[in-house]
Amino acid sequence: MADQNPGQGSLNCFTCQARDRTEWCVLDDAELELLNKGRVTKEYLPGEVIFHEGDPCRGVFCLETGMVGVRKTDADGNSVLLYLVTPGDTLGYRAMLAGEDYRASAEALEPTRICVIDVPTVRSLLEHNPALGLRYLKRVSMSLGNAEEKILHNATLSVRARFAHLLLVLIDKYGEKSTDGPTEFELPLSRHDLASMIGTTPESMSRTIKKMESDGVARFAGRTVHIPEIEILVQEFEPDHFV
Amino acid sequence: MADQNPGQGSLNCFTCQARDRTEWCVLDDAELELLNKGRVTKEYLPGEVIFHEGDPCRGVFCLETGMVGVRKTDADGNSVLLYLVTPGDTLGYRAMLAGEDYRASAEALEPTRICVIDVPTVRSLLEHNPALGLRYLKRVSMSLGNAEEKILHNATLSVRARFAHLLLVLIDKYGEKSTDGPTEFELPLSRHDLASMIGTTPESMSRTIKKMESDGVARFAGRTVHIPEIEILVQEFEPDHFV
DNA sequence: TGTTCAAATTGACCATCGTCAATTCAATTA
DNA sequence: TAATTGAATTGACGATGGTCAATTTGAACA
Repeated sequence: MADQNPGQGSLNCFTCQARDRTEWCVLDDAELELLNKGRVTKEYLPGEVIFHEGDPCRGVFCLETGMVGVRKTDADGNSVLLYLVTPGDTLGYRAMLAGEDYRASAEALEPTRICVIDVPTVRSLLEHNPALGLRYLKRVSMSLGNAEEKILHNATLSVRARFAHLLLVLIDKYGEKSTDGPTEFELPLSRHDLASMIGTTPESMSRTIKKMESDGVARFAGRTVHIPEIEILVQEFEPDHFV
Repeated sequence: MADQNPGQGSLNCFTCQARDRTEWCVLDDAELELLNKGRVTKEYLPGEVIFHEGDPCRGVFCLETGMVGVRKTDADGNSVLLYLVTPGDTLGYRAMLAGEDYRASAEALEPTRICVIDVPTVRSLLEHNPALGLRYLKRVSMSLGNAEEKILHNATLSVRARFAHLLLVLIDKYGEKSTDGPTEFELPLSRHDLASMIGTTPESMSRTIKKMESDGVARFAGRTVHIPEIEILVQEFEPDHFV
């Protein structure tokens, strides 16, 4: 499985590059010491599972490098890809904060380095530092807002509009920043993954992509996406874009 | 609009019947005093709007009596009914905790009495009592788990299966408790409301209800729902129930 | 009791999208 | 280079469910 003692990367929470982008930025030195003690670093290869739906919560995962996909699967094998987790993000906090077992699975999409902080440590930190709780409250609440928005979109928008919206979100997170003009980005996502991010099938995904290409909205070469003009995507997503 | 000084009901947070069921159950007397000072009671009639999507957050709402629906609407007028809020529930906390404007609207479905606690009071309590933060973390995290589940369901289940699932949830919350045998409950929800809870149209809702009645799964008289045998509903919801 | 109005239902139609099967493509390995 | 394998695409088909319009129901009220 995953390495327990990798050779490279930051050695502890004090020197961690990603720390300022995480919830831990509100901790003082004594608390960081505690965090550092409750920490184990692990590495995963693409396809390796970090935790499984139904597993008891093992702690909170801090992504240092790589990328992780969070999936939810039903009894029929249908699944949705809920989140892409990137460096500086925390993973698995929902189950821990809800006091539940995991209700989704996490899988490395790239070679990934993660610090695992055990449950008692996180709990202790939360019980003594209200600022940390507020940080997590903000994170979970924003995530809930996004999930609620997704529920509305899935209920009201077409596959194509949902995909346009997904592309906009991905550009915002992973593309070179610029409000207009051409953009490009690459993600370790199969067509199946893309499909399950907007709640559709790989077949419909293929057809939608083909149509968008012939309409000049986007070009897809393997896993690289090229958008000639962002503004056109925005129009696709906006309701009632009668051309 | 709403009354500012209603005559009946509990007069303060100390005597409030619902308090033990709310997040405030972790507060000590000094904190309750603070809570009580930051509080204003309001009453709403059915149809009255408590807050609007896009409004800046005014505080946290504590439901004492009645029922509130939380809706999210897009530019086309399509909407989803996300939550039914009942006594003991808190309302509007997501926006406040995320530090955002409201991303959904809240509307009274019944005559409703609500205490509004202003933002500075809630913030102050959260900053000084980590246990309160943990309570809210649990609530938001469970809500997020449910929202994620809904995303999966909407992507993979038929309208009928989603409706069966909705009925099971409603029975669990509002029906007389019993694992099997007949159950009955009534809710202040129009067909349109029911439809928007599972992301479909009133027309499809009507047809689904009709079909379920002719299949003997449930009977609908106005806003009263009668379920002869819960186990049948469970089978409807479970994947691959090939009869 | 009749009138009114919105909600609910019903019917007809068909577009979108899921399903299944066949084919092509691309990456990997022998 | 050929063989293998899974991913991706394409085609064909049909069901689910959305849309629009017409009708019915039912509650509130004069």
